[in-house]
Amino acid sequence: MTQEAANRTPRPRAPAVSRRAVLDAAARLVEEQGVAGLSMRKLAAELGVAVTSIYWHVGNREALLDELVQEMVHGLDTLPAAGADPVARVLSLAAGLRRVLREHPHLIGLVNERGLTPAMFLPSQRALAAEVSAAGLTGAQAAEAVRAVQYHVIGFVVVERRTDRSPEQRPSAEELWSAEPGADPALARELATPVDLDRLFAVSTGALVRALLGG
Amino acid sequence: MTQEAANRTPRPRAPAVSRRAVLDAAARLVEEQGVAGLSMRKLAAELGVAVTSIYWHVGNREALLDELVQEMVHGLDTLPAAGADPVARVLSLAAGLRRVLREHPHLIGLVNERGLTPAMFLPSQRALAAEVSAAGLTGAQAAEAVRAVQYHVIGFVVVERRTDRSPEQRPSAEELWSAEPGADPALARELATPVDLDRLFAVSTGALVRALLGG
DNA sequence: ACCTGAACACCGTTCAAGT
DNA sequence: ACCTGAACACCGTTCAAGT
Repeated sequence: MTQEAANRTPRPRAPAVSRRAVLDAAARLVEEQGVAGLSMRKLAAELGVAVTSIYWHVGNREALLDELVQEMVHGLDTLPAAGADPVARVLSLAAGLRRVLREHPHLIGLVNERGLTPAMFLPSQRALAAEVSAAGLTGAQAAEAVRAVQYHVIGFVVVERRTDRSPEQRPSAEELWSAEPGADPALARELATPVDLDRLFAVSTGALVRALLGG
Repeated sequence: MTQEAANRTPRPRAPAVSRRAVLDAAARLVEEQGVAGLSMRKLAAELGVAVTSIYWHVGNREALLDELVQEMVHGLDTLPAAGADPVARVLSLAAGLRRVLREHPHLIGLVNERGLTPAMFLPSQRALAAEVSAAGLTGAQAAEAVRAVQYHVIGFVVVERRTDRSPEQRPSAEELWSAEPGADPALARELATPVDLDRLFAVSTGALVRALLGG
């Protein structure tokens, strides 16, 4: 082919994608397939564009994930507290926090890895602080109560996320306990039963909050 | 080169590595660089062997990680409980559990992902069950107390693992709170201070256990 | 301003072939 | 029984070159 012929057939060029479009497509990929399912090449294919275009818009994969996480954190609204007394109101905050966390199963791990947990939970921390103050706690004791509730709720959700996702547990706690000699048989029977996570959350959080607030 | 010449220079062959050697090298790699740092090719290079030999010994990467996790779970000894009353003994169990978990920062996440948490914590669950029974709880209530303590401790460690690892938090809870108007200034000042994780663990676990066991 | 392909240095995995 | 290289289908990223 001569130089002129090459010049007359210009390289085909896809329409420009926006940074927004890249972020949205990436968010959808993560939602559907988890973080490991997000590859720059898949993303480019999805958008009908060369891989390298993605780099122009978002820098690189790490920066992309950073941005996704950042947006999720900003999207979290302050949770409303409901109930007559501080204990009830803190418990409703805790339940709301758990609900929100469960709605973003893939991103919460990322938030944690990126050290954005404090920013993510500032709104709920503020609300918790108000209730703890209303309950009469002050200073260091109040701060510990606020943090204790936060760590408890976040930790619970992270752990329960696995409990209900991994389909096949080998061996299950149930099997392990039914083969257990000695010990209180009634307790062993209970521990050989699948966990009721909603109930466990309510019981443990209730106990913790009442103890901390002296309800 | 003729056929005969090719036959006279045999392909060099590294001495056989054992499955054990593969597992040990893998464990060291994970320890040093985290799970993402474990690649089949690095592992082979480390052992002075072709990549494909690794596959003969351990199947594939997933199976390798499974095996590592399995071994760590089996390596966990039953924790000793110390203290005069059930509350003190449960708290010493909780502290021991936390200590062990912190010693295996890379593997604990894997254990969780693989749904091995129940197997991993059966020994501590047994010990907790004994103490909870000694405190006078039975049946469903006792089972809930056992599980509440376990979820609390595991969750706390998972969350704190990030808190102290991520070097640069942007923005930090401290910055966020010092820019906060209104609210109890003493409480705000406290929340603007870095967390004392040992103290927070002691306070929250203490409150939870006392509430559950009625100490 | 934004898209392009070529290229580099990585991956995990399978396979047929060696010894 | 166990090691080998070739090959495949993936990665993330950089670069110079287009329009």
